Amino acid sequence: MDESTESGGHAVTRTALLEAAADVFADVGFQNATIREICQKAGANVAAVNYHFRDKEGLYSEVLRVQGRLAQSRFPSNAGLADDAPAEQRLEVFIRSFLQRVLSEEIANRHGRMMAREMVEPTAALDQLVRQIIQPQANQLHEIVGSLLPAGTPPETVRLHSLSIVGQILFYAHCRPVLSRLEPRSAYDFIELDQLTQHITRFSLAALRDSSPTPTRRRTASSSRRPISR
Amino acid sequence: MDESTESGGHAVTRTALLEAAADVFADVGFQNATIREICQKAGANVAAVNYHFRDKEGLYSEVLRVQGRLAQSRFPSNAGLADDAPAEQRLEVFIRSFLQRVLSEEIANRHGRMMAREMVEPTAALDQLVRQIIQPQANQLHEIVGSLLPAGTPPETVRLHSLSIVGQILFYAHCRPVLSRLEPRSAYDFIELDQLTQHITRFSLAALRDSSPTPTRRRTASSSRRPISR
Amino acid sequence: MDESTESGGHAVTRTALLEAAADVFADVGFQNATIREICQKAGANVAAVNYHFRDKEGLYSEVLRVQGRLAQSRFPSNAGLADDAPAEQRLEVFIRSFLQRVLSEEIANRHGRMMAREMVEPTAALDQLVRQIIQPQANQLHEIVGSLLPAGTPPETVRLHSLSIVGQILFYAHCRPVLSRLEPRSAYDFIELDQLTQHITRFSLAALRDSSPTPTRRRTASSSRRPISR
Amino acid sequence: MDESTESGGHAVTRTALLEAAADVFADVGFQNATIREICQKAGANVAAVNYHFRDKEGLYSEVLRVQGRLAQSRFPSNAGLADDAPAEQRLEVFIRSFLQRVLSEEIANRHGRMMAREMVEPTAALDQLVRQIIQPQANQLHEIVGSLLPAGTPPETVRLHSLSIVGQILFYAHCRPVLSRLEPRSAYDFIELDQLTQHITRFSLAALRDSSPTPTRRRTASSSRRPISR
DNA sequence: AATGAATGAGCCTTCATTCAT
DNA sequence: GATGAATGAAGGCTCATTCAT
Repeated sequence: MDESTESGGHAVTRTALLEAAADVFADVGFQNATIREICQKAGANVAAVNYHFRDKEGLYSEVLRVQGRLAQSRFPSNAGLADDAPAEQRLEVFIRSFLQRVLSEEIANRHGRMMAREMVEPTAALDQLVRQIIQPQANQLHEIVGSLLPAGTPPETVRLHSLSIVGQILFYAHCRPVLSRLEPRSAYDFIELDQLTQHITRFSLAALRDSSPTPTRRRTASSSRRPISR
Repeated sequence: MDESTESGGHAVTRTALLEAAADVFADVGFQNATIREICQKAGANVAAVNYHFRDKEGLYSEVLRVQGRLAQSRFPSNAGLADDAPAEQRLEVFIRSFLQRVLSEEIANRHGRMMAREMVEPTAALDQLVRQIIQPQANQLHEIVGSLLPAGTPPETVRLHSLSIVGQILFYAHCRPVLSRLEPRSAYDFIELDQLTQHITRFSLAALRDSSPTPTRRRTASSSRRPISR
Repeated sequence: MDESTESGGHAVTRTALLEAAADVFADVGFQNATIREICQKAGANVAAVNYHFRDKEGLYSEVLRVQGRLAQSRFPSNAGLADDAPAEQRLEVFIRSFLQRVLSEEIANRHGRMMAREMVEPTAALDQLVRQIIQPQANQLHEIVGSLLPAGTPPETVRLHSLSIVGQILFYAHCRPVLSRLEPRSAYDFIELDQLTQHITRFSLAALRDSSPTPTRRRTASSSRRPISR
Repeated sequence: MDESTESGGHAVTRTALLEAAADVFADVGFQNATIREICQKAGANVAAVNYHFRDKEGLYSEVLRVQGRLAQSRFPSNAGLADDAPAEQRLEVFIRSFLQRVLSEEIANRHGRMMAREMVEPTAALDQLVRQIIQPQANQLHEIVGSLLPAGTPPETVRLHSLSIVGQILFYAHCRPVLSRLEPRSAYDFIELDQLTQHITRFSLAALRDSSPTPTRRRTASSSRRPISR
């Protein structure tokens, strides 16, 4: 909260490290990134990371924090939206900004790429990330979905629907390597953000409209019960 | 006796290595896995991997192949289904078996975890994987979805719908670490396979029924065009 | 003396190993050769070398022995020469056959290449080699040179002259890599055996004719005394 | 202080590594040398080589460079020689200094032993070596020999004579192990530098004086044409 | 405040060899 | 008589980290 504000000491090296590290971490992930490459890109000494951030992990979590704030301010989930906008519209905006955060190849999107990795190969930083970034977004989506479902829909059903929406979006973030290999010359390669937003929004709205709540099955002996946690 | 397929010779070490490697690779991924740990778990010498599989990578790709066949034979995508079963039913069976392959915590599911990793951090093995495992399933789903959409629906639209379905499923495979951290005491932790199957099937069928094809938007200045490929 | 004569047992593997090993040792030397490559070339098992020859070194020394006999019978140092041929002619024949043994790229010359290596990087086999192959040739040359020098020339002088001749010859065996890099497009690349024989013979004969014996210097304080042995 | 040329920083480890490596490389060659032994002799960590020289090969090539300069400055090929000294004298000095570089058992002679190895089992460093060390000396010798032969002698003949001289010298560098095994108690073991210089000089001068150029033979069917290049 | 130098653990791989059959 | 399987030692290299300045 106070060391990222370039407090006055010429922490130019520190800033360069954060910048370079964001690039490298986003490109190859935490494990595959090497301190040497980061320092070289930052024009700093090998020992700089340990000096400024104590650890490779310390650097990583700081990068995540900084990039998180950056991304949030860049693709707000309710961009240009009146507070009383209809839920359908709020859903579309939510989906679009989510896709942007997740798909954008721009330099500013390193956060999206890092989060995708965190989800598959969590580090110690994931806890904090869930609390500060993911949870609020989940709540926001729950609220939207809840208001699109019939009043009285049980919260568990609201959640399932929300996850179905999120799943459609994150798919494009996580499975790019597969998509580019499936019929590589086809339309998969170039999908417009707008088209994708339209599709997922329509698909989801149609599903929500037609929703008869998935019954919470009474657990019977035959219905296998599966933990999702690790 | 089942997975030692072609060798015939009683290469007990070879089998033990495949078993141990499947565990380790599924747990920590290709990069983070060490040959030493695998060999130790298999009760074999470090050089055994080189002897039987030439390489760490050779071992990995063989594990992927074996586990792939295992998973496929264990949760076939058309289990107990008449050839002329209605598309709705075929979709449900597809979804359920996919979820099983992906979510099962049983010993047999190491394949699901390895594939999830491949999608995020591809190795050289992904190409083969796409060709042998993923492509056929994609075709199967396309066929089902195609027959649920109005005749004449453009293939690109069929694909988008298919991906929306796959996305919902894979979400639970890729994002478990996040799910277990979001309200860890809630229902997220334990979701029944049956309930999940029901939900995704209903959600998707509703969306498909109500489908008006997503228009391929004319590109305007404002509609940013984003490549999804790497 | 008895195991190399294919004694009757179908030691076909043994022979194949000797053949393959000769190739490999001549190409890359003892250290760089790997048992695996040799066995593969011979179509034999990895354990075959240890079984038949006890050791990598055992194989090597046997190869050297066999190839030695082969080379000797192929390029005899007194080919087609009357016993009473003049010394000049005997020298020319000696030089020519030596060059042949040493320079020939033919398959039969693996011995020459192996000996060149032995001289620079001796193994335990060198002792035997010196005794059986080199010493006799040295004696032969000494005899020739002795009869070309004035009677009464001290043996040490005879030896020095002999070594000067041998040095000229072996130079082309040991320094090929350098020669091919010095003006690689020049005449160095293709030197005829005949031309080389002529040159070295004439050069040496001229030197011998004009020989005033190198005086064995009385050792003074200033003349540094240098051991040549290792 | 002398060989740490360009760094300036007091890289004591770096120097120690170069020193130890020179010893080990000269003793056992590039392939057989182990980084571990070198580092142990230098009192350094295994990773030191990687840090200072990037590679085993990087270390080797640097050692070669440093030792080359050392040898050259220690035994210059024209020591105490007037520019207009007669060719005979220049030849003697050339031969003596060459022998010194090659035979000296002193600590400074590791270069000679390394070069002998390079010639037989070249590494990537040989190209550079030829360009920087060998080529200039070859030119120098050509010049001397050329002025000792009749005007108009074809360059190819000059080269052959030069090689005959070099061969006599290098023989003592390459074949020490053999020499020490041939009549080990005889004079071979201890040959004085002066005596050797005298012998080779006289031998060669006599040959040069009497030179009738080796005719470039017309190729006949019987004269086998052999490439010397690899 | 920052760095060049140095460290030690650990990685994958290769090799000659031996064992059980 | 011969082999496929397995071994253990060692090798080069990379990495995050620490030390002395």
